[in-house]
Amino acid sequence: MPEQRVTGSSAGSMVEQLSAFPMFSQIQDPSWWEAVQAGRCLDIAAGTVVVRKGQPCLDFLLVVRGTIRIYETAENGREILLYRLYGGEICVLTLTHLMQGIPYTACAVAEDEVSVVSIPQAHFQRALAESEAFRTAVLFALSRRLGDVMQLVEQIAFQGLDLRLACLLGQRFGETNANRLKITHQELARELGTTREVLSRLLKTFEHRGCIRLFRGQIELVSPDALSSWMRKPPV
Amino acid sequence: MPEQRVTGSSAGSMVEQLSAFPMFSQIQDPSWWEAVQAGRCLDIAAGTVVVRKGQPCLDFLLVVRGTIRIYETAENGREILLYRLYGGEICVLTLTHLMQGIPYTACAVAEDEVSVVSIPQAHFQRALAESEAFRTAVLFALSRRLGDVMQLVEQIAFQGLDLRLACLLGQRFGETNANRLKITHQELARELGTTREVLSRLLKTFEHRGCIRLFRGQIELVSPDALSSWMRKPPV
DNA sequence: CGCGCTGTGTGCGCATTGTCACAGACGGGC
DNA sequence: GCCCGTCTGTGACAATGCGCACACAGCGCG
Repeated sequence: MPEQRVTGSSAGSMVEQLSAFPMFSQIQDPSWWEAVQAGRCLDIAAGTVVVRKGQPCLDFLLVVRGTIRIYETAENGREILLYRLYGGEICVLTLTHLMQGIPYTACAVAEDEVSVVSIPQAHFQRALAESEAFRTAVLFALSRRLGDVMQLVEQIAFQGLDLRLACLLGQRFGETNANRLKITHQELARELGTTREVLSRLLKTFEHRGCIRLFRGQIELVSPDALSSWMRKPPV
Repeated sequence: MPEQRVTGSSAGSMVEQLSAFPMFSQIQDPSWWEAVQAGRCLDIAAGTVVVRKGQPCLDFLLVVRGTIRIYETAENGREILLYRLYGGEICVLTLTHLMQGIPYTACAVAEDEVSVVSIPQAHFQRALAESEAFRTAVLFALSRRLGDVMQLVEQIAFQGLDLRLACLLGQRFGETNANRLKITHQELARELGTTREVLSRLLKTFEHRGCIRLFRGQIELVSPDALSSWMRKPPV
């Protein structure tokens, strides 16, 4: 794993940071916090590949800050986003590796400046055995991911790209709470598993319909209604 | 849940049957077997809908015998298989429901005559807390499913139907270890998330290439090599 | 045998998506 | 201002997959 470095911040301060997340603040059991203390804290630069296809990281990862994209890749360079990992979340991909022994073929890259805690397998196992709360958290995370990815299957299999794009835009605008979204067509294409050209065309039709306005590297929301009405009734 | 009935077989005999599966034979802890004993044994007729969209079953399900299809549905009636549940496996879909409280929108139907054990939530929780082996089994199952479904996403997103069909056929022929497969085009279509016509056409081209021979309700494997070579190099 | 049900084959039109090939257009640095 | 790399727009075309319509074939059954 290139470009990683052990951060100056101590494991102790990690405990504080983690306590801020609702998921972990529930966990009082000492074996869990010991596991965290035993973990290495890593700062990862934006764009760094955290997990590369077929080369699993053997430790249990925990995101403290920033977001990580988990995605699949095709030979021709196309990609599709599986899900995102936000601060305070657990890398269940690691789990899949740990459990099955099979290095599963997905990739993970840091989307921005990311801090993670890397917990050795032994400590993870112990925390899992001794902390009911941690166990619940892991099961929770895992089952949520499964639900996410199942939903993704449904969308890819049955919904047109236009619908999926409309939903994605709606979601993103909702998150940022702004009417300007700083993103390139290429990035959107990578997220939806398609190509830039196709996406540009779709966006253009959205613009013609008055849903959005396009700028270089940015998309402006003009009419949320027009966008969401697209989702109900794909126009001619 | 219609058409279910409590089977004549006692919970005691279930324990014996479950012990036959490697996954459960590992589990010695009493709380787990108590949970099983507390569960109801149900026999389910082939074709019965076990979990309907949006109507989650609240107990924890365990398949003893038979197979269950877990799939997504679209409005227009198309379906796509997410995965199958075989004897000795755990219904992680139930888990997703139990954990999130969200009734996740997937369906499950019995493919053949199926026996399940339905374990009340409380007993499940207790077994989870007290039995390390059971915990491991659950995590194992969950992470395996996640891997499966992720792989499915990749296939749907990036591979043509012909490839996916070829793989499916290869897999099925491998499983049954026979050169005759008793399945209709419609069923294959349901599995791959497409329509019968499209599938019939694809199968026909496979037949013309000498990979298979088609009969009413059956497919005969002619040349495994021709089929598998399709996967490497899709011909003109 | 004739009837009816289910499963198949197939022709055609159409919508969607992917691919290739460019031409500009914008913006940051110098 | 100019240059260059990135981002975007677009046209033409191929390939894939879908939907509809309908003919017909196999099979069980009375």
